[in-house]
Amino acid sequence: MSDPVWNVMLASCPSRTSLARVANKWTAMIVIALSDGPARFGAIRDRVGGISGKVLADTLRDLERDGLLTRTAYDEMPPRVEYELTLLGLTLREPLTALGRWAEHHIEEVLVARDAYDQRSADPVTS
Amino acid sequence: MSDPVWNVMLASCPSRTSLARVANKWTAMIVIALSDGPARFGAIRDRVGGISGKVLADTLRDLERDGLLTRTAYDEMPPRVEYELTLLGLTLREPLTALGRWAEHHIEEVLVARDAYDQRSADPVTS
DNA sequence: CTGAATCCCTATAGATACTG
DNA sequence: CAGTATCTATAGGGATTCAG
Repeated sequence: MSDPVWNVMLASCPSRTSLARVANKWTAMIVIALSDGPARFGAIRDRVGGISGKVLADTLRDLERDGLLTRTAYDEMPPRVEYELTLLGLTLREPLTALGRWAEHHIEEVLVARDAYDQRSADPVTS
Repeated sequence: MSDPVWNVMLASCPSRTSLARVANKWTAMIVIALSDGPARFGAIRDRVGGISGKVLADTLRDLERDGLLTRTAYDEMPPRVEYELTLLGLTLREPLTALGRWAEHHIEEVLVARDAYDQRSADPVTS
């Protein structure tokens, strides 16, 4: 049966859980934003850009829960909280930055294809 | 300025669009499911598993729109529709299967971390 | 019988505004 | 500054319907 990719990759239900965690827009951006080392809440928000405080807080908590990063709160004033990738989280750097590079390199092709598709759909003559 | 990863990766807004398309649970699973070659609607649904017909149809249309796959409807009875990755879609295979492999290999660690976290949160004594 | 569009409904992502 | 409360929009699921 030649052991097709999708069979070993998609069949086992438990691994779907972690794929869902990892194949996620914000997860990818946050891991990339932490690739250079620990950063605090506000810095991550600035680097990622366009993410709301709630969504960032929620996502960081989930990532901490799944052991991808650690949260360290310093008892200072003003408060300071630092997030850092764990060893497990570091293993995600490569695949996710690869995905990020793909997005950079192919964004143009995607947009061209999208325009062409929308053109076709809008134009009633060219069926 | 040492050109940190997150700066070139996250700053440019347009590439965020394509990252969002690609860093997505269903996109990843569908691309993986099509990695071995073209497949029809029902086959994809079976391989992916746990996806509703509506969501699969919606996602396939979006992926076609963005030039990642082609849709070919054969005028037969019963109807047959085949989906196949484009050249652009094929370039996604490597990064996404890499992510899939990550999910397989590290699912255990994720689940252990998650259990430990939930234990801590549930237990009122161990603060 | 297959592919998929449509309606309806719930769950959750996400934005805005506020608090310690 | 970091995080929560509250509200809204959208993604996603299920059943039904329809066309080829």
